Amino acid sequence: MPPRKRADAARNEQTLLAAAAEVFVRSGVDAPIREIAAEAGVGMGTIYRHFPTRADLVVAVYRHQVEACAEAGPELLSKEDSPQQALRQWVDLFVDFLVTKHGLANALQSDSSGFEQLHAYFLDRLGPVCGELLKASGIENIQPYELMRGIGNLCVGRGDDARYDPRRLIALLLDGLLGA
Amino acid sequence: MPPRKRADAARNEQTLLAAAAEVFVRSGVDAPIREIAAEAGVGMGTIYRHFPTRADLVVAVYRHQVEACAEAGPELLSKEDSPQQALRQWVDLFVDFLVTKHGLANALQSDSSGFEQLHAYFLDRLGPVCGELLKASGIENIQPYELMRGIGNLCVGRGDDARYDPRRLIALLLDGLLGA
DNA sequence: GAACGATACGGAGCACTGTTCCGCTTTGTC
DNA sequence: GACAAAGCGGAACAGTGCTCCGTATCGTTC
Repeated sequence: MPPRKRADAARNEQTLLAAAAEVFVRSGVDAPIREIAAEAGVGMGTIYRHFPTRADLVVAVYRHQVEACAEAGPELLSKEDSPQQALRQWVDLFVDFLVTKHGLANALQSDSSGFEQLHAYFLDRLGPVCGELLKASGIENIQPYELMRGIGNLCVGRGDDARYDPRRLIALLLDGLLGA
Repeated sequence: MPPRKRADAARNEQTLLAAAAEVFVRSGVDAPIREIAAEAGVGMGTIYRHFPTRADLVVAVYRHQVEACAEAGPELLSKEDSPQQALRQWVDLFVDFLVTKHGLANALQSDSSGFEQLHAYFLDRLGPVCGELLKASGIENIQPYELMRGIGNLCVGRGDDARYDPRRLIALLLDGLLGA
């Protein structure tokens, strides 16, 4: 059995997941390792010890994000002023997360079965959460899967095109759904 | 109108297209520019003058390959001992070509309309050629499009997996078609 | 709380790649 | 043959992935 992790190692792992997620959103999943290391305030060696390949890191961030996104749903519902506002904020998190998700396909070119497994996990975990937010917001004319997939599709393509801002379109979609 | 090209420039362009095609098959479309330059026996500057971006080069090779593949059909039919042998050799060329084709999608991320245009050209040009080879080989239970697409699908995914050899499967497919 | 492996960290250093730039060579023309 | 224009080659620079090992920190034992 593996020996227990040292406290600083465990801490760094969490720091790295958060930093990598942030950098992925800002610079894409192909961001230089150096940038992630700098964001996390650690050396490059530390990243390579925790995540030997880029795919390892992307997968770990992916799982971490799915989990965070899932937990954020109920939390936002209880914290925000209205369910509608909670939904909007949740969708914003979800879009951040999609950056990682899309990068995953490239990072995992050699192992597509692993990708499908993660994708199934993603749907199982987030579908119900999204469903709760929709129900609380009084939206009944769309299924969670359809909304998530629609948002996902709006986000495909390169992010460096100033003429196309997925978030703007998604906001409009929500306006439509919420009858704003 | 543009002035006529110098003879050496025109020669180099052809040399580069052939060299790049070869290197793409051997090392993938992400092969270092240096490797292509070495294969062609020219300097790197020459490549950049002819093809400012990697996408330019890949597109040019693509068109060149489609043309070569199309011309090879009738030629193989008249040269090889049997139509069946011509078909097998043609399919082999076709598979080489698919490496470039798959790389194209990545190289052209920003310009998907250009991709579809090229794809249409590809189908128009090669479909009939493939049809001729099939007819000459006495195969009537499959359409050119279906065969080409099947071969294409067998080739998706990274080439660096020793456990999966598309050419082996394609050979088996042809065995089945030809009743060997 | 001191001492001491074991564990983890940081970042310099190396290898490799894309891209530019400019002195030199080849070509076409007169 | 002479001369400009066009083209060529590859050194040089900048950015990146990845390794390696001296140093720092942690957890344990007394």
